[in-house]
Parts: sequence; structure tokens; C-alpha cells
Amino acid sequence: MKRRPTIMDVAARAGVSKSTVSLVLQRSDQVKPATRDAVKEAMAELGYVYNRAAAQLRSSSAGLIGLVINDLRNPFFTEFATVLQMSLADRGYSCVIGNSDETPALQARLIASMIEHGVTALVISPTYGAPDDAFDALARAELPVLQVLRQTDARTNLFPFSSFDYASGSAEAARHLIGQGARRIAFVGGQAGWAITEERMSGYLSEMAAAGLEPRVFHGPSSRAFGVEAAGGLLTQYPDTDGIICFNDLVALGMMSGLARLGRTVGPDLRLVGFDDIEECEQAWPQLSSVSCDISGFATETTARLLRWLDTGTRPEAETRMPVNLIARGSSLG
Amino acid sequence: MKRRPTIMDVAARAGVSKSTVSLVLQRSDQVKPATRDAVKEAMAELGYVYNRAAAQLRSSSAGLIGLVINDLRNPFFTEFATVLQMSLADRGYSCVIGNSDETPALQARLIASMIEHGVTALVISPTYGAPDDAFDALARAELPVLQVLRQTDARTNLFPFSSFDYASGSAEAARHLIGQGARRIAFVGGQAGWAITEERMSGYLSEMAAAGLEPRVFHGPSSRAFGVEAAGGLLTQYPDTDGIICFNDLVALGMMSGLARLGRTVGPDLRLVGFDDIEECEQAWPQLSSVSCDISGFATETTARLLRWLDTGTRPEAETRMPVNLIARGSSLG
DNA sequence: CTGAAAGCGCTTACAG
DNA sequence: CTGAAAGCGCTTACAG
Repeated sequence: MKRRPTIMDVAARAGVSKSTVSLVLQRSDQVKPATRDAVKEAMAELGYVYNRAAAQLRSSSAGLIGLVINDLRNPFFTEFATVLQMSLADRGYSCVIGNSDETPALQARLIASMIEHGVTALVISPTYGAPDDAFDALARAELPVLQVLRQTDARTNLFPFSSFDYASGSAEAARHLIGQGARRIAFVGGQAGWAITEERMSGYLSEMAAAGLEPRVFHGPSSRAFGVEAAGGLLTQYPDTDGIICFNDLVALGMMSGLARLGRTVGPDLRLVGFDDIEECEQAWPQLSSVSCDISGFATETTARLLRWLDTGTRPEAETRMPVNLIARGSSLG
Repeated sequence: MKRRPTIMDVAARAGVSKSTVSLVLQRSDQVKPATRDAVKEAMAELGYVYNRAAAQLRSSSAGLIGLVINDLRNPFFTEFATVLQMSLADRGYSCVIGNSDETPALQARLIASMIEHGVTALVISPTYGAPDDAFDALARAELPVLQVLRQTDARTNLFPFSSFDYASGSAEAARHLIGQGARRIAFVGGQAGWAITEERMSGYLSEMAAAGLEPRVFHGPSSRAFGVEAAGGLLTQYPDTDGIICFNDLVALGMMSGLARLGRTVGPDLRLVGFDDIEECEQAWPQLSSVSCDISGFATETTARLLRWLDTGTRPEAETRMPVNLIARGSSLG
């Protein structure tokens, strides 16, 4: 276990002081090019590796961003986390990541651990059901924190919130189904009481009311398994259903599968719309109509918003909503 | 921006020296319970937060594990990464994570950045096509490194490799299809030339040869999109195909969808088997037969293997294979 | 443009 | 069982 070379070793080899090496490391332009090159050569020769822990101790920033996600297995969040990690890596930042698995206790531990690691900032898609003081440790640490996709802490002035305009998305989906002739339209999925369920349902409820139609709502987990199971439950209770808007694509895709199992086909008699427009929608058969949320664009925008905050020191606006739009496909057309 | 309290502050408040505080932090049992409680109380009162960067600088370990994954969007790897992260969190470790996206240059940058962050160890499911010296930086850093799911560096004595026994899995799948009466069986998916493709195909090839049957192979990306597209290509070239083994479930699920689009149904005339047994197999209709790899068990086993290495200092055996087993479902039965 | 010096917040022998 | 001291590898004013 030989000692890793330090800036002292590099300095000695390059014949400069360690301050100069440090300046080269920080790409300072007050170092003469010739000196810089000599230092870089010495680094290469010695196999020098930058020690971020030491740098962080002194300057209190290690280029580490914390990422806490409520459900990393859901492809919607996987895509968000992956694109965010990759775009941050492009800008020289690393990511510590944690799946809170919709569990407040786990989320609390993850947050604490990321603060200990001295993350520069935190991006969190929070778990519902956590105590109101869940973010207090973050406030005390005076850490830049972005709430994304879900807002659980009301202090959006402290923890800016960004998401999609879900309400108008479900309104568009409802108008689309009504326009296609559907009348007995159900909303399926989404945990009762979650703010995001309310948001994704609100446009449906208002459009149904505007059209004088009776809503029918089936809440449940946002999983494929629930969709499969809900197909039977829904058709038992409301056999005449002719349109379905699902809380998300997983539920919708599960529903398609559950309906197929019951011998029902999705199409003119039973129109189906999902939410999120994950990649799989296009590959399903029939192709799944969905309210498209550009999650990859949202992730790069999140990176941009965060780095602007870190660079300029000005907090982003309290709430931002990215537009969504319905992609109508075979499951609700024809 | 007030200064965070340090162990000095805690020591002062508790009326002990900072060494004692440090010992409490490390759960040393040479501190008298009464003293320990006093220190803990002082910490709580001051809102003390452990500074891992400082600890790491001194002791060169921050409880950070690096995780480099070739394709984080593939649910098989997502599940692995998620379970690994969660089981490591259970043991007090955090994860820096990076998606190399099957890109050698990205992988190299991720590895370098993780070394700079001073990770305690690295778990990598590597990208194919990287230069032979891709792992050299890791060897120089003398970092414990586990190659998982794919082996790209031959030095398994340095970088122990663990994966599944894919060859016997595809053999079992082939025997199953032959037993069900299929004779014109194709293997679809997997990039030509990748070791993992060879492994997953080898059992199929040997069983076909043993049964005196002609193999038919369609290589391509391991994605759902490829599966959709391959359905047409396969049936055009070999319309009489009566059995298909796919490189992974994504290809198989895409294939199911592509076949449905062409008006073909999976079942007695065209039996289908996937690989990995991701959760979706059970929810598809017909349910998808698949070679089950217990990826979640593999992830917790990886955590155990890694921590054993860190705790005892003895490197795990050079190669480990977890058994797999075929789960026969509707797509290949009846 | 470069160097000497202090210090970030811990851990780790070493005394006592 | 507890304390005093050194040092991990950087960055950051401050001189020159």
C-alpha cells in the first residue's frame, strides 16, 4: 500500500511550490502556461490523483450532488435519475444516490447521510407521509435543495419546487376521450390523498363535471401489478366503462395486460390513456396513448437550474411547471 | 452562513476533550457510558453533524462505495443498483453512482472521478469495448473492485467476477422448448461478439446441436425496441419458426408486442422464452416464460461479498456463478 | 506570476 | 478511561 502522491510531490518534481500546483488544479489563469505544462507533466509522471476529501475539508465543496428518489424502480424516476446523473457528470459533478422507497424513515436516513458527506446541493423527489420537519435538517445545513416532481414541504421559497403541469394534462386526456365518444370514463391508480394524485386527477374531474358526466375513481398503488388487478375490479363494478385514464403508464400497461387476460381488447369500445409517456408506450400493442412528460428534458433543465443557483447564488423561482401534452395513439383512437 | 459545530464545540459543551468525542463517534467501548451519554446529549443540543470529509482525510475511508453500471435504464440493472444501494445503506455505506451508458469514454471518466472522491471500493458492471487498460487506474489505486454481471478484465484474481450461470439457463430453456415440441427455434438479441451474448447463447447452441437441430440467430441491441422490430425480420426470414429464446426479457417483451402487431399470437404455435425474469414477465399476457436470475438476491449477495472483503481483507474467490432456473409460463406452455 | 504559512475537522498513537 | 499533540492533503489570503 504505497502512499499516493500529493501536491507536495508534484511541486517537488515540477520545481515549484505547492500553491502553484493547487492553482494549476483549479485552472487559475494566473499561472504561466509553461509552468502549468510542467506541473501537468509532473502529475502525469507521478500518477497524481486529486484528493477531493482534502479539498472539500478546506473549501467545503466536493462537487457532490445528493439525489434522493422516492421510487427508483419506476422507469419514470429511473430515467430522471439517470439523465440527471449523466448531465451533472458532464459538468464535473458526481452523484450520491439513494432510493427512499416511499419510506419516510429511509428518506430521513438518506438525507442525514448526504449532509454528512457534505453534498454541495440536494435534489429530492420526496416521499409522501414524512413528518413536516423532514426537511429541517436541510434548512439548518443551509443546503440548496430542489424539490422535484413532488412537493411535500410547503416552504417552496426555501426549497424551490418544479414539476409538470399535470392538471392540464389530465384535462386534455379527458377532453380527448370525450371527443372520441367515450362517456363512462374512469380514473384508475394513484394513492388516495397524495397531492400528486389530486393534481393528476383534477383536470379529469373538472372536464367530467363540465361535460355533465359522472366520475368513477379507482385508487391504488402506481404499479403495473395494480393495473393488472384493477382491470378485473373496474369491470366488475362498472362493466359499461368505455374510457380509462390511468395515474401513470405502469398502471395503464398493467391494465392493458389485465384486460387482455379477461379477453377484453383496448380500442374503440374501451379507450385507454396513460400518464408520463415512458418509452414503452410506443412499443406496446396497441400503442398506448399517454400524457407526455418530457422527463429527460426535465432532468437536464433541473441540472441547469441547480447549477445556475450554485453559480449565481440566487435561488430559482418558488414553483415551475413544465408543459405536458397528450400523445394520442392506438389505445384511444380508431 | 453560520459555522457548523465541530467536535471541539461538542467537547467544550460536554466538558471532555475532543479525543473523547471522536471515540464516541466511533462507538468505541473504552468510553464510560455516562461520558458517552453526556457527549451525545451535547451533540443533540448543538445540532452537531459529522464531517466525513475530515474523517476521510485522516483515516482514508468515508464509507462511500462507487457503483458504475453499463445501462441503468435497463430494469435488470436498475433493480441491481437499487437493491445494492439499499442494502449498503443498511450497513452505513453511501453510493456514488454512474451510468456509463455502454460508452467506454464515459466509463473511464466515472472511474477517475470515483477514485478522486476516495471511494472505499467499487462495484462495476462494465461496458464492452473499453480498452484493456480500463481498470489500470483501479489497480494503481489498490481499490477493492468487484466485477459483476459482465467480465471485461481478465485479471479476476485482482477484480473478482460474479455473475449468473447463464449457459445452463439457456440450455434449460432450449430443452424446455424442444420438450414442448418446438423444432425450429431461434435465438434473438444480444450484441454479436459480446461475451455475455456468447454465454447466454452457448447452452442454446449446444442443446440444438445435441438434438440435431439447426440454430437460427438474430443479434441486435438488448432493447424492447429491437424486439418489436426483430419480430418482423425473424418471421420474414424464417416464417416457420416455432420457438424463440430471447437474449433478455426486454427483447422478449418487445417481440411479443411486435408479434401482436403482425397478428401473430405467442403460444402453442410460437413459443417464447425470455431471460432475467424481471417483474414484468408475470404481468404480461400471456405471461412470459423466462430464465430467472435472482437479481435482487445477487445484489444483496454482492453487498455481503464486498463487506466481507473490506472487513477481513481477504479477496473473494476469482469467479462465482449464481444458479438460474427456468420459470415456464403461458408464453411457452399449453 | 510564485512562495511561505495557517488552517479546514477529524483520527490516531502516545501518555497518564 | 481521558487528554495533548501531530498530521491527513488540500486552499486561501498574504507577501514579494
